[in-house]
Amino acid sequence: MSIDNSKENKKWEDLWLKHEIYKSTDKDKRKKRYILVEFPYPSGERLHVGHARSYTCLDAVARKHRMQGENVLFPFGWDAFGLPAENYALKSGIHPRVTTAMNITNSKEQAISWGLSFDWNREINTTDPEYYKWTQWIFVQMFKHGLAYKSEIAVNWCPSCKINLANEEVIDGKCERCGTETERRLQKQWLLRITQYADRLISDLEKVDYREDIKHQQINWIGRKAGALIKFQIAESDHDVEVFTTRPETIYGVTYLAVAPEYAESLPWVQNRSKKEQVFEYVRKVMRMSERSRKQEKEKTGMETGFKALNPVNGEKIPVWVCDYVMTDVGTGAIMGVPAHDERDFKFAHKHNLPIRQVVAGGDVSHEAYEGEGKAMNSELIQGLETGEAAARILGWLEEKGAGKLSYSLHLRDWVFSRQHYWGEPIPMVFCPKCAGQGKSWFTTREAQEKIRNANIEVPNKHKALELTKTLEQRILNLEFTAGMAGWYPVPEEDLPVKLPEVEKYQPTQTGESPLANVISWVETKCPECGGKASRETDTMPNWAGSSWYYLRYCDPHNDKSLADKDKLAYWLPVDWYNGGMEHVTLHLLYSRFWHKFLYDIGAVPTDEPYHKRTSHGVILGPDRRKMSKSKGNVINPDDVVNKYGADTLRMYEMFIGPFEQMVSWSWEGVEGVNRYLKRVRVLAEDTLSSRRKTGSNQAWARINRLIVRIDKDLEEMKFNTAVAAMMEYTNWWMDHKDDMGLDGLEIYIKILAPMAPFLAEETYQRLRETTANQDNLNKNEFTSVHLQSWPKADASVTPEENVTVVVQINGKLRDRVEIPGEKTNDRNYIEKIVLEREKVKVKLPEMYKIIFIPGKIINIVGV
RNA sequence: GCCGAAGUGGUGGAAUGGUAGACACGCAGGUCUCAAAAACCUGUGGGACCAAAAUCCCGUGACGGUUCGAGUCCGUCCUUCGGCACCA
Repeated sequence: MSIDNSKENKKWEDLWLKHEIYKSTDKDKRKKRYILVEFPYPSGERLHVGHARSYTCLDAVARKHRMQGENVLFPFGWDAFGLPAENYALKSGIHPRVTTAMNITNSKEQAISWGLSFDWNREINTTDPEYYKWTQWIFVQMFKHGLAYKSEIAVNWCPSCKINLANEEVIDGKCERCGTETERRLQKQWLLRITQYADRLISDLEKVDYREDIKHQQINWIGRKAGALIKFQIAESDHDVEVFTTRPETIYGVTYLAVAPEYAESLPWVQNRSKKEQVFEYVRKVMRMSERSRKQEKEKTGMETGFKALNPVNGEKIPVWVCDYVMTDVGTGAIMGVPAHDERDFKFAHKHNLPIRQVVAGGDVSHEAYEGEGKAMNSELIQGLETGEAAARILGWLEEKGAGKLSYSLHLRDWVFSRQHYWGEPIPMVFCPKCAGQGKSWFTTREAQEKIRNANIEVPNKHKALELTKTLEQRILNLEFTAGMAGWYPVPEEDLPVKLPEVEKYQPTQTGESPLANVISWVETKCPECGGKASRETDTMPNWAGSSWYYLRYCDPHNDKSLADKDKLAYWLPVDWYNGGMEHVTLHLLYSRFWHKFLYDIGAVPTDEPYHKRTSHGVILGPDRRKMSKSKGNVINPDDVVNKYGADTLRMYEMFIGPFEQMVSWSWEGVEGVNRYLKRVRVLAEDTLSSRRKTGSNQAWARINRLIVRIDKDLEEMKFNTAVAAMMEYTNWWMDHKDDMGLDGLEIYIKILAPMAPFLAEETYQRLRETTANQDNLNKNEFTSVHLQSWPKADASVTPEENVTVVVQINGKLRDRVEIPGEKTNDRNYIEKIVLEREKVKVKLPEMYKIIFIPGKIINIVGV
């Protein structure tokens, strides 16, 4: 007997779509529920079993809530900008727009065939100009608050492709496209000041319901550490070098200073001396090395600059070095070398014969660095103090002298927002050389001045808005900042979106500029301020941009006045439950929380966190328990499952495959098992239908009512595997008690099956209506979907069990089981009496004993 | 190295501190069949005893601890997986 034939499924799909049964309405008296799954990148590979896991499980939850009378928002869309389409265009010449549209058509067809209950009226696509208009708008707002800035930073340069790579395109130190080792290169890039939000991104985690390890990963990524910034003056000069350290109490152990090579070049004091050529040669050598080999270098190299720095605590002269193991983007790009108490410094000092001076008691510093705590030694001002006390004391002293202060270092860097690719949102900025020459920029315009004067007074979170304006004001007063921004203006908001132009070549230019730079007619524009000749920014946004706010657009996808209507946002936000891959819980989650907080600060969204609950489904491995990959030939195509067994089997197997958040491996035997179950349900349902028995036995009623509660709870707690198991368990009982089952029980069973196996449930429900139609005079022509029915309410009058087994332990060991009537569950005297009469108990009964009685659980007789 | 998660039958896995192994797979035997497949029925953690029923002992990575009672809580260790990492 074949089940789930696709024609049958298609019939229901069409009816469901036609009647828009999954449509959610904005503003409603019903309770709202916003359930979100990460939207996919529409690749040529189509949706895989991993997508299916997330979508089908959350779909079951969404369906259940809908049946429970809630107004459910369960939307879907496409994160369609990205490299694969561009790489394909490079090879084939076919415009990414075309391939993307094709892939979306295919993937949408898949999603529909899996019976996913998305509201297609709200479908969005990040490459749609009507969508990216608002992505650009958000960027402009960030720029106008000083949160987007252009700066020269080290980028990953692939010498073979001759392009810049984003960090995520560098795999293991190598170019993702060609495998060449990448180099570091300085280039001007747009950055977003996410570090300004670091503290809130950590502290607000307390307000949300993410799994602990997800929170930990976010906190670790931000990596906020307390320490000190200390200034070391360069002898016989006005310059100083600032270092960051987490151990200021080791300052008496400093025997050299080390600065990063990238940093060394820009230090004014290096440029004035004779040793500079030698130093620069070394710097160039290190810079030429690939990032990977520099980090892998076991031996730490360095070059003495010939300068001396003065230790602020005792005026001691210490040498200044340039070292390859000091990174520009960590701390200040300069360190104080304390060989006795830092492993890396120890190795370096050992190699270059620098003194090793112990200043914390403990360990044996003649062999290795001692990184633990202890009493300070050889340290005049803090002699004998324990580490914590010593650090506080020395910090206080340094602060008093103006030579140091308490500070924090972050692992998180500002977000490099420029990409030199075609298939992304154009960064909506214009550069005017004339204004630049006069030191003008948007920050010198009247608009900027007014922004500061009338700081958004009408927004609900006034405090944050004022804070934001205040930082902006400080930035505008900062000459270095305004000089850096000279000539830059955002595209006026009424001119958004800045649409992507057509290009002939998708290849970046030889200089590492985006392919857009070749489209002269597009690049050339007018300065929004002076009207003179100006040029557009040719960099595009990274992949993360469109996905950082898409959940907002779902609330109001067709709005052309704002990114989404405030009332609608106020109704739907926050997202109640957001599920997606583990690979996105650091960057994507952090980026979108950052954008959301910014939008909150400027009054564009009503909540300070976007997602209330975030979960992540585990990866599905191949049947060989290895990661699925084409080259290993172990990729499972979900459409094969649908074609062979039907969508319900795919759905229920994806739920049954294992604990939702755990990594699991695919098993075709498991698929067969689920399919067998569904077939059995169909046969049993047919049997019950033809019996026309209106009501089933008491026991059947009691069991089905217990099942309602269990399924409800399991779906809510993401225990999809045990939900399926519970359905199977009931079916096993049903098989042995066919005559107990009535139409009343059947109706409940298919209603609670509906979220998991919507096709079989619909089909059986319609059969049930046909069967009962004559009796109840139902209108047969009207389509009444099972998915619009209300979730059955468990009958409270049902007794838990007719008979309850009481487990009898003696001294904690299982000795007997006693059956008692359900209503006696709590009757201690009754149970004790019966238990003490039992032969097995009498034999082992201790002379003196006490009884521990836990109703409904156990009775334990303990010797005393 | 740092942070995090997890270790249960032949396999995937169940189990608010209260009958360990639900449910499923696999396997074995059986019914049906000329035969096979499908479907259905029975059994299935290890061991002792046994014709059988019954009964008993052991058992959730290792060792301790808390408790009347521990897969579950606490401590130490081992292993595996995930994230970060020349992070100052």
